[in-house]
Amino acid sequence: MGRVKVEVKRIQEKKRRQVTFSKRKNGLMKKAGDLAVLCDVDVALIIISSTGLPYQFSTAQSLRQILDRYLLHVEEEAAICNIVNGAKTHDVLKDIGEGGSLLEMVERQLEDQHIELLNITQLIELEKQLYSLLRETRNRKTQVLKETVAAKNKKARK
Amino acid sequence: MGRVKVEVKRIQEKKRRQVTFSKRKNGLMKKAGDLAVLCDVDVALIIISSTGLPYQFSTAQSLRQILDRYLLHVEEEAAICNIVNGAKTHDVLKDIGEGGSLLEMVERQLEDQHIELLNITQLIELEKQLYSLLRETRNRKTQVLKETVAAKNKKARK
DNA sequence: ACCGCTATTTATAACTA
DNA sequence: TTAGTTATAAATAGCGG
Repeated sequence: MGRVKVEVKRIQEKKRRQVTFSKRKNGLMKKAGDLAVLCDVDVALIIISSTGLPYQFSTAQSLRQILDRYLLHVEEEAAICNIVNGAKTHDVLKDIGEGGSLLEMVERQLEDQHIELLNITQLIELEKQLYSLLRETRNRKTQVLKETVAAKNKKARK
Repeated sequence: MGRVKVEVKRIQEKKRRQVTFSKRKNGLMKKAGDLAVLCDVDVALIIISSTGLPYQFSTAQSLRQILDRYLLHVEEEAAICNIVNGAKTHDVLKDIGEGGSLLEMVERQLEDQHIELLNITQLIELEKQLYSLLRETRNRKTQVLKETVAAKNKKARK
């Protein structure tokens, strides 16, 4: 929808590609917002530019909310699939534990009060705890990576 | 862009809303795909209908890849923010551990080989383990919920 | 890189079957 | 109800600042 018809394929000229990206990104986000309002639905949109910069749009307070709902759904499907295929929670847990890891101890602890025997409240609590721990681990990993890069740069400047 | 100009607000008539949802959802996904190809970027789009059904579009093999990249970026920002604010990883970990939980043991184990002292390889391994464990916990939670619902239905039929 | 302009293309609201 | 058709609104490509 412009002066000429454009083929849907990667735009070669960098400048034209950048301009088109900016314009269409805005258009897409506007349309996402319109859809959400008109049809009373939740929408999450993530665009990651070629430089790795993320742009996001989301109707909920946090994009996380939508992602969590989506992931929950996906995991429900996976769970159903597991049940159908006869895969046992126990087997999966054992697989995770194998391979001699830092977390062997943790695995052993969990084996005692087996995950299958936990009630729903306990499971929710366990999920929360693991999620926090995971986030913290990721943060720490990022920090270590940053420090490594910083150290390298310092060395390079010498 | 139709016979008449429409205001951007919730469509009252259910049928019209449904039709518009279907049409605009398709349009939005097409545009998302065009943007990705034309500008060589990654796009993830999640739409959750009012009935809770999720629809998704994504350029990567798995939407997860884009989400992970996005979340990584967000968590990097958070990590920087933490560093700026002087919050210590240790404090956060301690907060997580407080509240007398199922995971107290795990926390204690981790305290010994403190998370701050782990090297990058170990952190990556720990992350993987926690992620698997989290997924498993969520699956199990879903399963328990399903069983609960099934049991209720059975009871109700009597 | 970002505006405004406008000729055109594209999306779609209402309609139709 | 789910697809096509059509008249019209909306998005946007190229261009000039």
